[in-house]
Amino acid sequence: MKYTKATNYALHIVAYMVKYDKRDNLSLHPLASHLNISPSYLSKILTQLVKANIIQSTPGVNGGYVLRKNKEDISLFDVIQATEGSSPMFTCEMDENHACKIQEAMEEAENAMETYLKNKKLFDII
Amino acid sequence: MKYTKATNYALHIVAYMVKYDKRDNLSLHPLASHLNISPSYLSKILTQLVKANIIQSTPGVNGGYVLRKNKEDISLFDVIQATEGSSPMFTCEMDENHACKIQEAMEEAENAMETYLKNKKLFDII
DNA sequence: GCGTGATTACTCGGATACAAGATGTCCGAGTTTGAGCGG
DNA sequence: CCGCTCAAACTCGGACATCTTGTATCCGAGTAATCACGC
Repeated sequence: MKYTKATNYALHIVAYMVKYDKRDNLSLHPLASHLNISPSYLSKILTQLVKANIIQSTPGVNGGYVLRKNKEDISLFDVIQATEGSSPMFTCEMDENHACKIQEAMEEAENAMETYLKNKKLFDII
Repeated sequence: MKYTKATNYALHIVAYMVKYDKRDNLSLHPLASHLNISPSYLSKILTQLVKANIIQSTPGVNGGYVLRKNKEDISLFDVIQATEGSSPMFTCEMDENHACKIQEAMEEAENAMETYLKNKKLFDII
C-alpha cells in the first residue's frame, strides 16, 4: 500500500506553484527541468491537476499553468485525490450484503487520515 | 492507493479464527472453502501471518493453524502490517537531504490512520 | 505387545505463470501569439 | 497601416511500450501421527 510517484510529483508541483506565485503562466519545460521529470510525463500529471480544478491551463504562446484556487486553500488531500482517485482504500468484496464490519472500520481509519490531509494546507507547509 | 486483496483475506482469516476459537487446529482446506479462496493462495497468506507472530502453525497430521496471541489483543494494524509490510506509504525521493516537509506531513497523516487501526481490535468488531 | 517401517494428513517454500496497474515516451492535433509581407 | 498568412510556442489527448507488483497455481520437501506387520 503505497502512494504512487505521480502523487509525489503532483505534491511538489503544486508546492512549487504555491511558493513561486508569479503572475505569468508557468510553462511545461521549465517546470520539468526544475523538478527533474520528463516533460512528457509531467504533462500527464498536470492534466490530472487541471481536471481536479487545482490548476488552470491556457494553450498557445505564453500559455502554461496557473493555480486556480487561492493558494491558502489547497490542501494535501486535494492534490492527492487528483492523482490517486477517490475510491476507498479498502473494499471487502467478500460480504455480498455489504455489511462487512471490517470494511466499516477500515473506512473510519481512512477518514482519520483524510481529515488530517484536508486540514493540512500546502501553503502552511512551505 | 489501495489495500491488496491479501489484506482483505488476512483480516477475514483472523476474524474467523477469533470468532470460532476452538481448541483444535484449524486446517487449510476447511478454511479455504469457508472463505472461498484457493487453498494454495490461502497458504501464502497464512505463512505471512505466521511470520508476523499472529498465528501459529503445526505441521503433520492434525496440524493446522491456531491464534498465537490473546484474541482480545489482535488489532487491525497487526494483521495489515503482516501483509502490507511496514514501509511508509509515502517516500519522497526528490529531496536528497531528507528534509522534505511534504513527507513529514504525509507521515503524520499515516500515523493518524495507524493509531486508529492499532486501537481497533478484531475482537471488538465481531 | 513391541519396535519398525510405511502411509497419510498436514504445513513450508521456491519456481513459475498471468494480469493489472504504474511509469514513461511519442506523436499528431488544436490554439494562441506574433512576426513578416504585400497591398 | 491594415490585413492576411505563416511560423513558433504552447497545451491536449490518445496510443503505445515497459516495468513492477499483485494474484494465483503447482509441486516437491519436510513433519508428525497413525496404522500395519513381523517378531
